[in-house]
Amino acid sequence: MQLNELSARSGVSAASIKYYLREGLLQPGEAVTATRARYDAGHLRRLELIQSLRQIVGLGIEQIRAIVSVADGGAPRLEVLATVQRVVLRLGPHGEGTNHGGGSRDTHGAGHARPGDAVVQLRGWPDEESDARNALDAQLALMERLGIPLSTEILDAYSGAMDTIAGLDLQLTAAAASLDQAIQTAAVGMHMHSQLLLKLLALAQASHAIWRFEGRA
Amino acid sequence: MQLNELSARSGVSAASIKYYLREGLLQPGEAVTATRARYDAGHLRRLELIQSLRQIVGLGIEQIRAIVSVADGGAPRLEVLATVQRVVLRLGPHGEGTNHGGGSRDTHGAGHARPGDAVVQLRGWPDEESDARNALDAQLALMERLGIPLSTEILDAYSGAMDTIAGLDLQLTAAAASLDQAIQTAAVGMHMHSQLLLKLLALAQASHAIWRFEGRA
DNA sequence: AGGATAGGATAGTGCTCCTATCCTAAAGGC
DNA sequence: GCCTTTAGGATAGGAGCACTATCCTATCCT
Repeated sequence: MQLNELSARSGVSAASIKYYLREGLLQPGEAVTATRARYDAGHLRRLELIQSLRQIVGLGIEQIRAIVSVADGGAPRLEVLATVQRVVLRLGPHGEGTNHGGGSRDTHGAGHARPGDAVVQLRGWPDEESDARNALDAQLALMERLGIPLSTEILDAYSGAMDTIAGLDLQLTAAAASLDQAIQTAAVGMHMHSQLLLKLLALAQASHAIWRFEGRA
Repeated sequence: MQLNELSARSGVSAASIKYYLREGLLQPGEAVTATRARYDAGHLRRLELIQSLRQIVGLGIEQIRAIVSVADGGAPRLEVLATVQRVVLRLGPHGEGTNHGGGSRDTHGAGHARPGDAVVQLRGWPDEESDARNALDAQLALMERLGIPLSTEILDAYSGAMDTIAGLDLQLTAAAASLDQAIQTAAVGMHMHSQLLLKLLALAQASHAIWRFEGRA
């Protein structure tokens, strides 16, 4: 199929496809001749991925490029998914914890206490240095600084649910037919769970408010 | 204090303060004379609120206005917080479920099954029509459509945690000195929990991946 | 031969959140 | 009384982002 057909089938305008090509989100098609290029199902898949990351997850072009460039670079699936995590994690509007220098608050090399230690031990997760671990520590520190209370009970419930989901996610992403699909599954899944929590919280708050102000049924 | 001092103390540029005044996010100061206006601690508080909603929660000017206009309209605290929920809930990039017409998929007036029924009954939450409830139903339906698996176990863990947190939140917002502070507490809190979950999920996924690919310690 | 096509370059659009400039009328300090 | 400062209104400019539109040339297919 060539550009026009790719556009028609994907629902993405030809102009946008050209834009994505320019930005390196989409691999150039196979150049049949100098002015004819052929695109395949992989390109269709990639466009669907881009659409999902843009419209559902809300990533910017640069962030999408950060992900797909790793994928297109032939990196192993695990590494690509780690990149997805890294990008989606710093999705706090405008990029809260860039952390791209090195030394954060302390070197934490000497096995000192970190905010996330309790959770990690509770779940028996490997106590390794990782972006996710750093992000968690930063988040817990931030919440404490903002005076948002967090009981062990809550962290237990959260991490328990996440532990369960992570296992399922691993199966899903492992079962994904293509790398692009695995990326999409991972990114969309993370976002959806986060959104689900938001909605449950809202309903819980509404329920408590009703109980409190309308006579605690 | 007058505009310049308000700017210095809040760290918001005078130009931005004027902008917020124009946009109706900030109440005009008390006009001492025709060219002198006095601002008080309330204005400082409001600016802090605006900053939080912009930079942490990532709301747009229009969304912030939707919240503060209700607050400034003298609505009761409960109603203001409901507005906060409404705004933060449809924060799915670009506003997934606008729902601002009326009839969604079915009228669900006849007590038909809705996706969120199980959770509501599990928690004993009041089974009332509400924005939060609609948002939850929509989210569950969306996740099912996307093929994201959700076990009862997970919903149990999520909703249990949310139930606990909602109780705490209610205390926090009830204890807030000002309405603006209550708004800030609620909005920032919702966002922070959602972000925390994201980070825990990432760590859980990383842990499972390590187990799976590096010899399941 | 001639209309269609790929892909490159370039500029424009629409949106949002400011930021800067200018203006007028009026204070307040000296 | 004069001169700087100020409020607040109007208006324009600017930066970032994700496109979108136009034009171009070298092809290709028929």
